[in-house]
Amino acid sequence: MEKQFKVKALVSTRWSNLSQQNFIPQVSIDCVIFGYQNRQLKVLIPKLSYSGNFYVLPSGFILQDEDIDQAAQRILSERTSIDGIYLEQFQVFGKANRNSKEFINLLKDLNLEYIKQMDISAEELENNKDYDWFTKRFISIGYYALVDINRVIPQLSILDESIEWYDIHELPTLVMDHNEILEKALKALRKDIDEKLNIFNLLPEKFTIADVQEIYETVFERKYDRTNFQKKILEFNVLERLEKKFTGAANKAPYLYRFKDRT
Amino acid sequence: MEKQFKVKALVSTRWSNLSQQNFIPQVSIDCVIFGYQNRQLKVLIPKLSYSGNFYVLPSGFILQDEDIDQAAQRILSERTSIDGIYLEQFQVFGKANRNSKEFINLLKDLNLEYIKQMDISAEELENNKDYDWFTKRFISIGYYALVDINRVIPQLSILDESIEWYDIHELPTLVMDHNEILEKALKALRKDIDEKLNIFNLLPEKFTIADVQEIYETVFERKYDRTNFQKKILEFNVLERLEKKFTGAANKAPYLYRFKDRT
DNA sequence: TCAAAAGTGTTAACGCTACACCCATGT
DNA sequence: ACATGGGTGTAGCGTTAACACTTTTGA
Repeated sequence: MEKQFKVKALVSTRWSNLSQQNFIPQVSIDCVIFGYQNRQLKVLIPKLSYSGNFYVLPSGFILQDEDIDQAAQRILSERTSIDGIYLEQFQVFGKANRNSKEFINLLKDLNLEYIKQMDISAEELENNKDYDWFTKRFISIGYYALVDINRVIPQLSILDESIEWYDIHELPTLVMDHNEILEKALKALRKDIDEKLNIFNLLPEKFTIADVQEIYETVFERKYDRTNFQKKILEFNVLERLEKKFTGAANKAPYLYRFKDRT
Repeated sequence: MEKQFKVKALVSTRWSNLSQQNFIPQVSIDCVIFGYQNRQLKVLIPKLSYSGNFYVLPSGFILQDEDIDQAAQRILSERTSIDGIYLEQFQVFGKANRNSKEFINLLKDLNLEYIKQMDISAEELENNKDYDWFTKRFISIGYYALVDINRVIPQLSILDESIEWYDIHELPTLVMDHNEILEKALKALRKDIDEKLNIFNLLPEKFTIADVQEIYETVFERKYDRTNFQKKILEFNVLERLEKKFTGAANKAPYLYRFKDRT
């Protein structure tokens, strides 16, 4: 019942809007949304509400009057329900065989029984302008985002059955080349960290040096010497020391820090 | 006379093909082609054969059945007459106001007298499908290329009056955001060098360490200690020592090296 | 007073820089 | 023999890594 509604949504609501809405054709934006929790680097991944276990990266298209960075922000806001997200464009994926036709047809085949029950025939579906629009070869701009996982309230799109955080070591198989895109995003993140000092975007506003070290160790999958790490981070001169953080534990309270706005 | 022909070419030959040819709409590729000569880092820049001193980056579009890397290769081959060029995709430029309408209209205004002499009226021009195609907002994928300047035979496109190497410190003003793209390409190059070890692509097959040092000093605009530089480069372990290079000069002959194919 | 974790200081190891030295080449 | 530029070795310096020591906190 629920599923039937969603298939209909895929066919009529969404697809029949695509070619009418003022999107740039054949270009999409794919987002790798990183969050951090409990010594795990996580990625936010929706699962489509169709038979076949289709996992995808949160994606979208670019409006004609929209900067690509704005488009990425919009797509991210829709999925996370927060604004002003930190993001980096990291690569364009443009293989000639990069189209969703295969994936869409597989999805269609696996969901034929639902489609049959609807007022749209398989032929109608295939002749649909939006089917054509959507199954063309696509160039995809990859963005990665860093968010404070506690501020995110994951939002289902009309096509989703679920949207969840996955540890980067326990990722499901994603459609098309989305696993490769994710891998490239992770490499780009690792490369950027010390230069862009962007890792703090994974943390809440106030944090301890130990929190930062935890993230570094998770992202780079290695240990750091506590005392040297402290010095390294503070020597970046981008943190502002605040009050102490009293946890109730029987040990010295660490200082809290905040990322300095270097304007 | 010559110029008149070229304006016609712009309007009829080129534009009237664009919407027919099977290109991906609203996406272009802009190439920053770096060469090295005489202690100068140079970029290959065409000048359009119209009144108004329009300098551009070598650009092109992507065929429907073509990888974006292939498209960049094709565009580069057309301009340099060599194949298998080293290139790196470095950034996508996608501001919403990124269209060539302003530039095309300026070009048109400055060349009205020629247009009048042709069998195409200004209205016809403006109603041309390809005018519409070409003046839409474009997303541009930036590539930089590294070539052995001695192997390049610069090729004029049908729109060009000239195509020449410019020292990066004596660049003309380019149309649209092409100066910004070039600047970003240079930054990407500097960042990539030690990781990708790609600088050797600016040299002929065989070269001395002194040649490499010259390029480093030019690109990074600083001096390096000769003996330490030698060690640093050799410790990359990517060079193969060949025969000595006898120049006829009254000094010890340096070794020639070749970039190892690390397969 | 003790355990646990934070913060600071000190020494050792390493890599990079500066430069002395020797080598090859042609006049 | 000598001037010129190439190639190698080494001592000094600064940076990073390892770890000892002190401080704070609550039980």
